[in-house]
Amino acid sequence: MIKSSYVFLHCSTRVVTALRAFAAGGPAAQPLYIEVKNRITRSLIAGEWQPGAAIPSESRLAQQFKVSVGTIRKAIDQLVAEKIVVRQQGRGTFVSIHTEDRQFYYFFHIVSRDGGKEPPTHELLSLQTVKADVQTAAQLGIRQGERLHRVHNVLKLAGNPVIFDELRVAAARFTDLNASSFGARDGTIYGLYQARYGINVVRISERLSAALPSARVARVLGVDRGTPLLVIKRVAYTYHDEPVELRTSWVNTRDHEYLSDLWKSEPR
Amino acid sequence: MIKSSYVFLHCSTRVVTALRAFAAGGPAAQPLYIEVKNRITRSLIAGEWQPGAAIPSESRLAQQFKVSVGTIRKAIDQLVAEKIVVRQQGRGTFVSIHTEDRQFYYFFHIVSRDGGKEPPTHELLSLQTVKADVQTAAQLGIRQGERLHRVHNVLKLAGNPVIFDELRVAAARFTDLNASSFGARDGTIYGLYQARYGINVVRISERLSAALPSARVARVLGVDRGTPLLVIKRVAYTYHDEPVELRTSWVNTRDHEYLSDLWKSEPR
DNA sequence: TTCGATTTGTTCGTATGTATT
DNA sequence: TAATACATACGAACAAATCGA
Repeated sequence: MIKSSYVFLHCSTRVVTALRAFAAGGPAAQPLYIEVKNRITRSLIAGEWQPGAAIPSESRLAQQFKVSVGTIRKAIDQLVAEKIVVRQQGRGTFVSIHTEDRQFYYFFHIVSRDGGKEPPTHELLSLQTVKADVQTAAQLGIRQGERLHRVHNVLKLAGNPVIFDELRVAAARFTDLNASSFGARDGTIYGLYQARYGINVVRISERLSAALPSARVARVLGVDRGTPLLVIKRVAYTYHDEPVELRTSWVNTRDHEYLSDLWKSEPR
Repeated sequence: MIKSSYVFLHCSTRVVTALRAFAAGGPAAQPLYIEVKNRITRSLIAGEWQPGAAIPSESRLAQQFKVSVGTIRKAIDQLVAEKIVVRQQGRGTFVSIHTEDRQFYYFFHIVSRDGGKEPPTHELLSLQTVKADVQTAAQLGIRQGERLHRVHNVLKLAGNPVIFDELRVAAARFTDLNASSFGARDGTIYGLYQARYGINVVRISERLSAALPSARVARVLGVDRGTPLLVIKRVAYTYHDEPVELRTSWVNTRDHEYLSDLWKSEPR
């Protein structure tokens, strides 16, 4: 049996809330750990820590921000829950990257009807630069008439074309996007955004419906025009809910389905 | 400026892990707060605290389980994340109920194309008792040939039929399920399960595809048989991932879409 | 309306366990 | 082995919301 005794002299000098409100000079009145979370997020946006790299340790951040480790912990807890960073015991806390399987499948929901998830292969069909119409501009938070890159893409599973994709991104954000950079990428498209343009997709919102294919989509997917397809309209967001990509996917659901698993706080 | 001084005599006698492993008499070796979470979940399953009722306060649970409040807090944090309970500052912690809007829309993903969520109205079409085929039995965790209730239902939004539903549940679990109890319910179907059968649906998994309607579905939804529909196959689970209901929905996506918002840890 | 008791929310700090390097 | 980093657990104090006397 191990026993130990300590004597503390604890001088509590806490007028924290008042001090914080004063320091902020504003009516903020939000919890300290939220402010800490926002400051960390701002550093992430500024590119202070690159994807895959470790952010400073909890104790170091506690010193920098002059708060307790517990408060840092609670701030990072939220970033972990939003999958913006990942923790590894004994190693550190790392900015999420899109090259890892888990991260990838978090954004890819098409699975084989018999359960298995297969690695897809991509094929670029076309890459154009067009002007944004009013609706697209509104969704991307840009002005009508600004330039867009529009990419058409086909995605094959087990060798067969299953998904026809149309991506639209603001050309201003993705300056030198071209067919070769697109084709030469190692991993996922979001991995490319992250590695080449410093844009981290951290959340997506999707709207699904059923529709018949256009002639082109039918041809690419090898189905006739009476075959019902699953249509997925996706908006991808970076930090602070800023939209960065619009994507419409047409999916042949003969052998595949869209999996929406709501939801499991993955147990350890 | 407020100042205060304290003197602690801290006698640390912690061989906690060893003690716990010994007390449990097993190879558990899992964190204390996970054990606490499981004990609370077991009480929930046992119906010890009814939906809508408060569970004991954190300090009381800490006394009962002989752990610190912080450990209770961490256990309840997880139950909150899984939406099994909800916390209210100054009031207590309550078992989730399915009559509340937020809880409802957590399981209902059909929205109008122009954004708004409308309250749906239900209409019961039929309620039969049939024998489970091998696949249905496997999915529900029962034996082939056991009795099922099969319910057909139409769901209207803004007065128009939009969704055709087929539900299947084990008759053994839902003994006296009949048309009148089904029609007389106040709120949602899961609210009925909860109030009348003590079964809490806490998670669902859905697989989506596109298909053409059968003659019956087309007739009920008022579309022709060439109209592509969104097909949703859902499994609803109660505590510990036990499946309790299978549901297939056929959705007319002319004016509505399926919203998959992945995902936002709702800010406060 | 005020006050006090109760309950969750936030913040601090310490000690120790466990994984990584 | 030692240092570092996250994980778990404990405990305390105060803030904020709620509710009944």
